[in-house]
Amino acid sequence: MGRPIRTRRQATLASLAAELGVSRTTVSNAYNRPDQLSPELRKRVLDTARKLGYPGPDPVARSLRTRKAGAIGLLLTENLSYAFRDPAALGVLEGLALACEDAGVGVQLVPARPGEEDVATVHRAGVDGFVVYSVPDDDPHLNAVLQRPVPTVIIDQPVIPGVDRVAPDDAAAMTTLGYHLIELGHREIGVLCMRLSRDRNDGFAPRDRQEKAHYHVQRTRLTTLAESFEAVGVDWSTVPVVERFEHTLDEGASAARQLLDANPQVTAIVCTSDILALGALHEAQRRGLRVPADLTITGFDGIADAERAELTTVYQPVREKGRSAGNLLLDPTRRGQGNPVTQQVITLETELRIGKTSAPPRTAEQHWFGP
Amino acid sequence: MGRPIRTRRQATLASLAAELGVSRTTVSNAYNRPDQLSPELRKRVLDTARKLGYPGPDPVARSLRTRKAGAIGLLLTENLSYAFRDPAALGVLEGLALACEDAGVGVQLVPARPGEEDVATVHRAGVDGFVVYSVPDDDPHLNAVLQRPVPTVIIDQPVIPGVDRVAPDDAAAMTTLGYHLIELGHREIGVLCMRLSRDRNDGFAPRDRQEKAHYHVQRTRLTTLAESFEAVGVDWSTVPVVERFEHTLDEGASAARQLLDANPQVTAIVCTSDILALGALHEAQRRGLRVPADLTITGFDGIADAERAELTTVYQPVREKGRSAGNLLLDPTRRGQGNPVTQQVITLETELRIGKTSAPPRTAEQHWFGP
DNA sequence: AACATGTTCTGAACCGTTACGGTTCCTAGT
DNA sequence: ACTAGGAACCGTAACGGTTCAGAACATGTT
Repeated sequence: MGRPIRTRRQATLASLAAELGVSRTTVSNAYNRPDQLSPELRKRVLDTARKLGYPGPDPVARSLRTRKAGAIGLLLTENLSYAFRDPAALGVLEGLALACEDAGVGVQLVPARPGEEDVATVHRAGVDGFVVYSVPDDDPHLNAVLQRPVPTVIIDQPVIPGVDRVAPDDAAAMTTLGYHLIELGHREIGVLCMRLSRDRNDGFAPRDRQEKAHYHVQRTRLTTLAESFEAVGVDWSTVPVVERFEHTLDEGASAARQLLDANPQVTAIVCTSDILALGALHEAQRRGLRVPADLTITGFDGIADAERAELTTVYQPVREKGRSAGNLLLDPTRRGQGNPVTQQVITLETELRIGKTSAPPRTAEQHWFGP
Repeated sequence: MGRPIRTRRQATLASLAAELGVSRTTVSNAYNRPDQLSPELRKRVLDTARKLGYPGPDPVARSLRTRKAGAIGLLLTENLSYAFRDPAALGVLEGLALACEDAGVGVQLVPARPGEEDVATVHRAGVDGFVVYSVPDDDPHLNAVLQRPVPTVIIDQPVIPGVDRVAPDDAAAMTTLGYHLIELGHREIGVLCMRLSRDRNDGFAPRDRQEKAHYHVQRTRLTTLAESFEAVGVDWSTVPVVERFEHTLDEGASAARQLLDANPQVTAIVCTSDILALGALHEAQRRGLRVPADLTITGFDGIADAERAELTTVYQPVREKGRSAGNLLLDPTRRGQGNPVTQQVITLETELRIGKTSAPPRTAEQHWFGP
């Protein structure tokens, strides 16, 4: 059948109305409120529209008038290749997409390169709200979003007054994990973490760098872990923390290698993500270390592969993060003109999942806390 | 610092101009063409804007005027949970997102539920073009997209006259794979495939169903494989084809079980995706079958996990599919007002990757074609 | 002094639609 | 015959910008 030839730019609602000898309102109603006009006229309108090649009301013009874009923007200042490969990030995206799909609203990936200072793309995005995920605390794009007069939800970011937020209690989760290791008897630990800042640093991260990390999640996990171990007398300055810019299995393995080469005494490697932990697992295997007999390895996130590997890790409901954020943004009962818009802060539950990669250190006696 | 209080709806470009005592043009220029006004005035405009809480030109109004939405729509009529879990689909999404990011253009996931007949979401999406991927041939959403007066690129869909298309040569690839098996000597094969239609059918798919499949890719792979084997005298009606609606490892395993339970004589299982093949691999292992000694298993797509498993499969450049589609859509040299818009059909190269899951059948003699 | 050139700013048209508040007309009730 | 009431349709005013062709004025050239 083939589509009608694309005559150059014509056929608007107005021209269609003129052709039909009816008002623009009527044509508009034919599309948007069928009950407002007789079925015969409606049919005539639609038929003529087809004849003239009128594709129906222009979405942008409609959005301008109705003040609804029908989409929300997702800002993640990351290399997309990262976002699309990290199962945790994907979970968030999936959850968000599902929530939006339920509401018939689109999700727009707003282009925002990590290094890019130009925030025009944020200003140009025709969306009814934003979800911000996984951006450094000081990212200019985030500021640009907050400038926009639309609702915003941040995920896994530090609290911003007046801005809705969804996040698990990373601190509590990491504390629980830390005490799990402490109870097992580990005192000589090492840490693998993801990038702490926009500047690349593949190697050991001194304490100063840990505390000044621009990535809130990483910072929280590290400092909380530090507190737990300092509480039992470990001097955190002596704990090796290896950072990796890229977040892949291979980098996890190489980080573990770097850590173990320099610190063969460690009995446990705490990783701030499952990916890194799985990489570390490979490296342990390569070295002929038995896990958990010779070395304990823990992850964070609770991705599917971790479960398969029976990794000791902290599970967090990534899909729920995305979904909650979407629901928060789209909830029509909020932001009704009357009610005062109150900030919502949703904290999601996490769960320590003890797998088969954590056990007491080989040489250490158990440190019991109970009777 | 906290954001300025959101006074209810005010501060437009016009009101700002009035406040300043300049024309709207000047304010517009302050944002879009700094060279068109003196630096002092520009600063005054921007300062006043900040003071008044004017967030800058409204994106939708701008889009209406400039006729550029700054985003392209992605239509994939699938459960999003599927799209976000299938590495092949993700690759396409990633490639598309990268191409768009390069151009500073957003990617909007257009909500389109599989069963949903309401195509309003397609009509309401404010986008400059569409990419359509992985939808059944007769999907109403696809028609709605074609109705829209914007450029469209389809990926892995049957050719539509006048519509740009990106796809690998599935037929050629499957033929190559088929002959690989034929040369190895396999004559008793079984097949695992993904959903063939919107109606769920977890089980054997008769030939009729294969040929009438609404999913072009699956249909092509099956019918091409059939042709290859018929060419060497195999009666395709006797070849068991097991279909699965969901596309997971577990379903792959269960499909393999169903296939082998009913047809223990098969020496090779051809799967139309790597995921299914990896699932089948698990099932083979569970049964104590050695692969490839006892059973040959092949996949399709060439995802990372397949490579890790050294699966014999057909590699296709999924990222390139997305990227090409994006570039096609965004290429400014095309669609210049003068030049005639010619249909582009891009065919991507595939590559048979022979891994360690294919070998001659145990009992059969080799069927050599060469000397 | 006349003229060309450039900078800075403006007026008016236009983008395509929907919201709002009518008006007109027909029918049924009294 | 008169009117209330609903169905069907319409006119006008936004919605918030961008753009183009100049106007106004200052500066340099001959």
